[in-house]
Amino acid sequence: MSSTEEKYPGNFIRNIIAEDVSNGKNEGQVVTRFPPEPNGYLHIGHAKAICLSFGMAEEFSGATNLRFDDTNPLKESAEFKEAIKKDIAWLGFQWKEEKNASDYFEQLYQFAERLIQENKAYVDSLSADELREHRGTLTKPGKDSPYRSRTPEENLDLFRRMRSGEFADGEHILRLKIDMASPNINMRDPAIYRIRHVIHHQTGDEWCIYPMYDYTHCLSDSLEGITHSLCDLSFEDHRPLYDWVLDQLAMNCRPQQIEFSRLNLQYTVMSKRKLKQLVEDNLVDGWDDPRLPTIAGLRRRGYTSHSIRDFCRRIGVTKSDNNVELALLQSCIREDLEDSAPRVMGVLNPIKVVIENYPEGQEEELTVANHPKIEELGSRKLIFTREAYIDREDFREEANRKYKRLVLGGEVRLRYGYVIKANEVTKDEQGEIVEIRCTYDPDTLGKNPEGRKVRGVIHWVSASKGLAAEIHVYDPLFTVDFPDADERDYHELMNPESLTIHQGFVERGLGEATLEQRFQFEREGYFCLDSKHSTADAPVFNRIVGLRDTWAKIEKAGS
RNA sequence: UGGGGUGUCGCCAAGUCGGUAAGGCACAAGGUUUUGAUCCUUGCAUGCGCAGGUUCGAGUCCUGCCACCCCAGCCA
Repeated sequence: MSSTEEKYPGNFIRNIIAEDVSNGKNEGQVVTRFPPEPNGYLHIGHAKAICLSFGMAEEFSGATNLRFDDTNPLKESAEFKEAIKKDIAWLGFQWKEEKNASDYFEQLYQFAERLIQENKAYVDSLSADELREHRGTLTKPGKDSPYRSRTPEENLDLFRRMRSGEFADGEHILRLKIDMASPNINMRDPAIYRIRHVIHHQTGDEWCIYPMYDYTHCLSDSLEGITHSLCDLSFEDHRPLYDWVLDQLAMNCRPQQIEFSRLNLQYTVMSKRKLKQLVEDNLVDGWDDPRLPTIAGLRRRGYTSHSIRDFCRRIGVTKSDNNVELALLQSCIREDLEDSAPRVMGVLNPIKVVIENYPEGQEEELTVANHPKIEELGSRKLIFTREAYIDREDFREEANRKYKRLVLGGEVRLRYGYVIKANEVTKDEQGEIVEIRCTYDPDTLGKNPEGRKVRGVIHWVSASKGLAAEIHVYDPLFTVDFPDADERDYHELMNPESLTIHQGFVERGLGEATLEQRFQFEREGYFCLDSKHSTADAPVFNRIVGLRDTWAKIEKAGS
């Protein structure tokens, strides 16, 4: 095991697979699959599953198929398929084959006829309500449908007529004949085909009966030669059914279904239903809203695929319920960007500083490093001028010793530039400071002043040489750590301040920024252009994540 | 009152044959620093849901409890 792998926890699935491989099971082959339903966008929970399934195959020199679980045409679309493919590719994974469950519709149908002929499936004509009544409850066994005793001949005739479109939606279903008294509800003669006279995005109007998940998934896995079928814990109860179907059909490829717990991340929702609701109710800016935990949202926010993969490996894979803190995800992106993002300066809440003893019209070119430690990141030129913007947070008319930024009568260094001293402020009618009038010490460029210590360094942008930019700062979409678990309506839980828009200024050089680039705005955080709203003459930056902020903690503790 | 799961530090999570509790995040305290960032150092479970038992020795085995999660779609 390499040193990079030691950083991550092992997991029980890898152990199982490793043992299978060493035992020569499946001739030592590992074939996995990722089976999304094309009814929405992928989110970070899916990323966990993707990293696992693709990761295991990669680790054991196997392969992973991408298979769209498109058995419910009512909810699915080809647009979602494309979005899903883009996200997986962006995460950095390559699937061996792209499949659709619908590719197997004909084979699935033939298998169903066989089950009927062998008296292992029957056409039921109960209504949905009656079906529910017959199913029993968690504690009470179900009872047989009166149609359960139909002969194979009768069933075959009915099933063929279902296929040919003779019946309306809901008139009949095909059920497996297992055991209505089973303590496992999934085994109480589950429905495997229903009638739906709808157009399917892949098969068009070829079918009006559609197979259901439990029946489709295991057979698709088997047909593709999947060795390890990894899914979330909610399918654990379905495993007996998965195995039952493959047993009855005597399939020679017998994939092993292994379940793991899905990811829960603080301050966000992970259910596709809720994400879809947020998008459709226009409560967010599309599926790729930077506040969403969707892959597209994280991408637009500026998260790197590397950081997401790192996160997925750090959280591990187990069967226990988990509540992962947002801090872990943030730590992953900070770690990735710390060494790769060039440093620049940007002011989010501008307030003007005028250096009165700096000659009007004078400009000085400063050559500054793009990274404090990594020389390969090069350098750039900044222009120092008489007027600059600093952040309102970096100035106080008065403050205690702990505050080491600009205070009236005190000194601070403008990062990479001179030490300035604040002499007076001018305010508007509302008492709001509009300008800070300063003087500078000409002998402090690149060196400390004689005989006194300047404790603070703040960032700035030249007023005349900077670039106006809109800067979007994000906070969690929800105010509670686990909105999914909250009984209140999600509208009540939404954070009204999840997006703050700043009209700020950035270094002129950022005018050439590309969508792929990420920067550290010094002392603020990591930023990138917003792929949706940024334009050449009106740049919009997204804050990916703030820097660790010890000062905020000190302040909070002091108040 | 049915079935299936899970319970190791605030969060995530390692923990082969029982041998005397990894690591990451977070947090705290120092040091370096023209980013209150980074980096470095140090600290952070006599304890593994609880109670018994077996054993020289148990997070790991046995018994009994308790808590939490999932399942009653012609969704996946």
